[in-house]
Amino acid sequence: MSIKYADIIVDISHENLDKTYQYSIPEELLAKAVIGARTLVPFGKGNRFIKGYIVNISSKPNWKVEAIKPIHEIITDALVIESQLIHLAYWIKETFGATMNDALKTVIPVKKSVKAKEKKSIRLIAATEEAHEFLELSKKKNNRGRVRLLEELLKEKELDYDLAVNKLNIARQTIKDLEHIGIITTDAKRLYRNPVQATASNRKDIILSPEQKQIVEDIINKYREGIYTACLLHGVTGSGKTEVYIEIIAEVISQGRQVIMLIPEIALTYQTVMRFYNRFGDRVSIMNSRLSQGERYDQYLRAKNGDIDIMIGPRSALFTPFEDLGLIIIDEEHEGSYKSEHPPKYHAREVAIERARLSGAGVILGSATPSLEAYYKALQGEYILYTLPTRNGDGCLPDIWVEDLREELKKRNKSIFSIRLKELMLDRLQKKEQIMLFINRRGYAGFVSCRSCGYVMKCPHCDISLTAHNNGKLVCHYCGHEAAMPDKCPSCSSKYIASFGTGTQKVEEMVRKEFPGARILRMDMDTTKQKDGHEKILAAFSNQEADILVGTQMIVKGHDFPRVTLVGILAADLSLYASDYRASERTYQLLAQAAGRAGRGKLPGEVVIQTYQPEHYSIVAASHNDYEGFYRQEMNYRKMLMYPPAAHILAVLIAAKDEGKGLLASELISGATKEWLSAEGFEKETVVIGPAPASLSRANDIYRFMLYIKQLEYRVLIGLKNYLEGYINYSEQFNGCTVQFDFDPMNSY
DNA sequence: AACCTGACATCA
DNA sequence: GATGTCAGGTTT
Repeated sequence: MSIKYADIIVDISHENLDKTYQYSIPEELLAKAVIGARTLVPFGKGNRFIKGYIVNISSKPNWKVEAIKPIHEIITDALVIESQLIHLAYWIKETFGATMNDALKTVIPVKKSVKAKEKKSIRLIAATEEAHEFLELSKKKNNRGRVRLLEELLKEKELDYDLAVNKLNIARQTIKDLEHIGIITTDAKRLYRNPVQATASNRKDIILSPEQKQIVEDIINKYREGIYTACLLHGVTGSGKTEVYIEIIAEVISQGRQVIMLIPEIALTYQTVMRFYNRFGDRVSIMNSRLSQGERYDQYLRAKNGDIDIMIGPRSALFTPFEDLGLIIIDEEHEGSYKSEHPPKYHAREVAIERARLSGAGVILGSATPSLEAYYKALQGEYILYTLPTRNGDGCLPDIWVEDLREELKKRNKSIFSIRLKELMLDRLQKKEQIMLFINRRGYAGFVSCRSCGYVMKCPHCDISLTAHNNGKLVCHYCGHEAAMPDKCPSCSSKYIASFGTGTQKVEEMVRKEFPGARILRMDMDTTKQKDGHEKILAAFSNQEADILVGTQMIVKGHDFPRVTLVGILAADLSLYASDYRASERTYQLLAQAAGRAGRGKLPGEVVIQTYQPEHYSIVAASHNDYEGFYRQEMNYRKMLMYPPAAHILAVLIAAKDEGKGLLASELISGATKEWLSAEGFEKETVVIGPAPASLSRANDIYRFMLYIKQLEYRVLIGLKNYLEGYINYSEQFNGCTVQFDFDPMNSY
């Protein structure tokens, strides 16, 4: 039997040590040596024993064999949080396809140098006389470091450690020596940067509606019985999901356990945070991408030390090291940002469920427009489904009008506003109520449609719209099919066929022209670039400094403006022809969320949806607020075409600097895939698409190729990925190529 | 972080 | 030579 080796990450906070070290596993420890296990290993020249965690196990050494030391001991007392997180990293690696290194980096933050985050100070403990004596002695011995330190300490009682080391040039050794002799003492105080600015708490007692109350009680009862099945809370916009979360969080915290609450980065606004802060005080902390690495590490330690109970943040907050995690909430569960775009390409929903399983915690997913995946699982009984069908309090759901833009063209209305929208806008401006205009930027990518009949150029093989490339050709991003740009519409022969796209800027311009005197705010990538640009615009609109807010999808996310009584969606179909299978789902979600902005206060709201395709099921369903109806139709489509959640997709991205090499590699992988599938007997139930150039076929001079494999069983795709990984590692042909795996991708490549 | 090393400095 | 200071490097 060959010797096994373990990669161990050492448990010392220092940047230089932020890597793994290989140790051999003595035979008697083999059974206990699992990934995530805590170990005691000899470290450094003095072979002092330090703690570490096993991160990977292999049978070949990556280091001079004679220099590899054996693991001294495996500690199997209470499970510590690091073990659990490393375990989780391994699970992510296995489930979503990534390297262990990438998985670890997302799970454990970079250890930042201690200087920045710790305030260490030096104090004199010897009596002044004694200190003077020692000072004279040191002067005689010419111990200049000691002299400098003592002189300074006799002037100032307390001295900053960093100041002493960096400015006074005193060696750490000197300080330690004096401490050893008993002249001085050092003590360290952690300085945490708290990103939440405390303000006076004005706690309002929440009054739950009977529906909310029943859901809260049911979830809490199950929780108390130790049933931790994930719940899906499907509540229409404005139904008060947050109140439900808060009540359940209170219960979990009262049991002494901690809570992670995920929200989409874009929804992490001041108001949201304050709702939790007002209720739970400074036991709440937030995480976001604007925090510096040091600040983020502080958050990590605060959670680990038990200084906080609730962590609110995006995807990455999932890895908060709470010792006794009791609940994970994912708000706006359908949001695309919960799927990581970089390796490991994990989905927060799945990771949350796994982490909750590891620590015996509950999971609540909340959305007004659940993802197909979540709803599917809820119907299958994997999640418990709760529904809040009505708005809380005074609000009622808005009236929705669907306006057919083809008819507008027939009526010679060439403006971007339909007649109805224009009338309603004039009405609201007169009543001094507010308007939100929403233009879906996502579809901007340049698909081609006919202005007169709404026909869209599609790929004959894939049921996906073709994308106009700069070279004038139309390309299918799934199979690589190419077509020429037509000069007249293939359906109605109209010459008004062109690549389509209206940006927010153009909309703003049109509004100014058609409604002179209206005060307009625009919110998109350009206007929110600067720090807090987001907050400023929203605050201005909230203070009624403007009548009309024009924006992209970022304005539809969870904001509450009671004075908004009209929402206009200028081109609902723009997102329908984005070239991936989630286009309809995204359209439904955007329409429902945008419509949800209207009539949230006491005033009733109206919504105008403008479209070239009023008969499309996602638009029809959104206009009737009929999620179930949408779900049924969309699910049929997914079943028919083997898309998630009916089946699963493994996307393989092959990137290479050299085009030929990339092409060869993608063909080799495709060949290996087919071989494996037939050898394992999955050939018939599997669909392989590609290889084809990715839609972004060249990025930064790197050529990209795609391969898609569709299969009913997720585990078959995992098996395939594991096989391909081995194949790629083994063959020299892949030098200079990087291969990435993405399971059930959320964005197209 | 804790240790080791090596280059210097200062004594008697 | 003995002893001390201090900066820099290494840890599997």
